[in-house]
Amino acid sequence: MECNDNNVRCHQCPVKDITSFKALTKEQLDLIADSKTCVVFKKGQIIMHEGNKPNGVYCIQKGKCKTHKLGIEGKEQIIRFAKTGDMLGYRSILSDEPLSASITALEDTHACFVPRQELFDVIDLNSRFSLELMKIACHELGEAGKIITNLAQKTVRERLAEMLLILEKTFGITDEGNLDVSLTREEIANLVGTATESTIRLLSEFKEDKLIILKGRKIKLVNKAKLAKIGNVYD
Amino acid sequence: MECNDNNVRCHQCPVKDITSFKALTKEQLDLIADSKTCVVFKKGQIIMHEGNKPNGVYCIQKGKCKTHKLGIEGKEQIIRFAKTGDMLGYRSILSDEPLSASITALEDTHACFVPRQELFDVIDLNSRFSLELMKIACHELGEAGKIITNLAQKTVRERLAEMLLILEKTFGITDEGNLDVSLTREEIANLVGTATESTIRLLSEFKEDKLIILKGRKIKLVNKAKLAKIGNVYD
DNA sequence: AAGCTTTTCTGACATATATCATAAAAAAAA
DNA sequence: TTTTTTTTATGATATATGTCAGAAAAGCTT
Repeated sequence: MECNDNNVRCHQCPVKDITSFKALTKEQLDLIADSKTCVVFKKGQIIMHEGNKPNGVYCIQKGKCKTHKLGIEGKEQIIRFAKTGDMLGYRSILSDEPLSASITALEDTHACFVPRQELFDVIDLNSRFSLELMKIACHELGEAGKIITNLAQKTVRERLAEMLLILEKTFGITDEGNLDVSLTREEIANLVGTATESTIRLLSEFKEDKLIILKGRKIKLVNKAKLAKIGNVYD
Repeated sequence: MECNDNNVRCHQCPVKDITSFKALTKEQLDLIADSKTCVVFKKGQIIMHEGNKPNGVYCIQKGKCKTHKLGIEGKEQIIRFAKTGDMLGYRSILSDEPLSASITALEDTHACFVPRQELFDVIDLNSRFSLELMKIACHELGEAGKIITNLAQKTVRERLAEMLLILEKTFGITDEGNLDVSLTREEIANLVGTATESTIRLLSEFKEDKLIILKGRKIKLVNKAKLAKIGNVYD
């Protein structure tokens, strides 16, 4: 799964500017560039495995991933998504803990592997880079608090409506106006925290009520105002 | 609410060694010591207010706090707790976002206020300190993932059983063997993500089944193995 | 101690959602 | 293509938990 992006130096990487690496100097970027390797993960491939200790992080060049945890009786819980410009595995590396969740490619994904040591080297050299990492972790922590509150207080119906809006915000839409991410009903259920059957039923309801258009796994949001109302979304 | 701990220098502070500040040199600690002010919050007092932008962090000298978010129709969701040695408000400061949650003292709480600027100054001076902060944020992020999975997949009964065990782990027990934290049934409900009445009923059930002993707000866990089994806790 | 407020408790009832079962459709593999 | 597997869909049913209402108890205040 090696890939030919390997000879692209980090300082000329188009993705760099939307990552924490933008805080690095040319010199520091070269440290990363010298140690990184670029890889491609096929759709469905597990990139990192819950419980393992990764020896570096991945920086996504292009692609979409899901971060998911094993729950009761092996049921998958999707915690968050990652896409172009996101870093994978940093939580585990920076907390020096095993991976708290697995990461799986939702589509073919190109990523650069940056070894642990070089990551710590640039943290040591550049406090602005450190701050960027903290910013990401702390932002995610705030997002997690929102998710916790929603799971604790909203109904499945509310959460599903909200999640559709979040998916559009996160991944955007295709030329045809569909959510630019392909998820099975089961994955949506594992994201919303409900049974697959409930997700199917509620999506059908939303379709009946003309809030969304369903074509297999393609979902188009046609009445976002109503979805926001159903989902108690104010922002 | 000023307090006379103000003349204690950080380098001789007994709490320092269990905080990120342990990574600082004597010189760097003096920067903090020169700018810090020590305050006391009475039980029930709001220390930080959701939506505000704090101009520094608090380091808890002694006390217990809850971090809570406003949810649907003003219902409180308790996200996590903080106790001696924990830092308050760092998430907001480091992500440069408004407070995603309020923080309220569960008992009289002594804390040192460290201004934003001096915090960033030592981050800039000491990468080990930065790493300690990242470690905390990333650890919390992992914990949040567990909570999300539990909320999404466990029943209220399971979550309550698990929460009792978590409370004992977090706060320890008093001389009489009770949980060393006093929470109303409503607060427990807002923590578990359920209705107050359900919490009351389930606690009574656990009492009937001789898993816990209840005396007002005093809770003693007497059959932790069974609680762990009910709560699907494996660790 | 008396009075007031908040919290805890209990019952009755409604319902959203999980679970189980089975069929149809779609996707993947051969 | 055909076959096999996976996913989607729908019905029937059970139940955990939310909601509403009112009483008892506990905690605070004066």
